[in-house]
Amino acid sequence: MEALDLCADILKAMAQPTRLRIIKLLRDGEHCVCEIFPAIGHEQSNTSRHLQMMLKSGILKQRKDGLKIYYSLRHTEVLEMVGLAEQIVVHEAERTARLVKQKGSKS
Amino acid sequence: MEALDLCADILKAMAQPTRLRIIKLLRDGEHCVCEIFPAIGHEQSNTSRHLQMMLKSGILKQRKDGLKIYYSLRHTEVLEMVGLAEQIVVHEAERTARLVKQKGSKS
DNA sequence: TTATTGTATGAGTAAACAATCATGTAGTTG
DNA sequence: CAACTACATGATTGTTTACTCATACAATAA
Repeated sequence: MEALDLCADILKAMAQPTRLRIIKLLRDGEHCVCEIFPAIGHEQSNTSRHLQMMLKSGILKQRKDGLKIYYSLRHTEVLEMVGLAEQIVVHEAERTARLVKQKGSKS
Repeated sequence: MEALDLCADILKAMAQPTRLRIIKLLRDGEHCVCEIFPAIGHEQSNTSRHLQMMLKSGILKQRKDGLKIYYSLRHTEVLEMVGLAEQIVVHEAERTARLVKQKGSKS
């Protein structure tokens, strides 16, 4: 697999609202599935699939402890990337606001 | 639309090998579609769709000049994010290499 | 005007995705 | 052992994606 495809996989593993929510939850350290799925408001099975997906892409790691499986972020770069994406969103919001002001509102 | 969904849109706009190729092409400044699609080895229509997609997500901007339309990156953060994704890929490659060494190869 | 060039887009298709429900599995407790 | 808990996964479904081919549109040139 090419480096470009691997890069795309990393990005794809982050490019989904539910998964972004999970990533943000994991900012403060590891959490088990039974903590995560109520926190994000999705079914256990759905949450588990998202976690598996991010695990296989390499951005998460897991640690088993008895019945529970704790997931955590493997690379701090993931959080940096989310931060940059949020910056872009802010810039875009500012730009859109400027455009509306220039063109005038339609209400 | 929530900030989280907007973030996911930004990431999704980058999370595809062809689009990553385009983004890397645009590192050195603006290019028109007729330059981009031969460079990335895709059809003009397909290339145009990817460009439209990235334009609508806000990570690209366009400038018309006669018949040609020049696309360029709107936010430097996009390149920073690609750089971070590449770092993760390198870390993952190193980790996988270590695992193979530990477990021994199967050849 | 017509022809040409550069780009966008409708229609169609195969594949991937996200979600759900039901079920399976592994570890724990009684 | 059986019952329970935490998690993963098969089967299914509706939606989205990436791509192609053909065509439309817009600006320029003849």
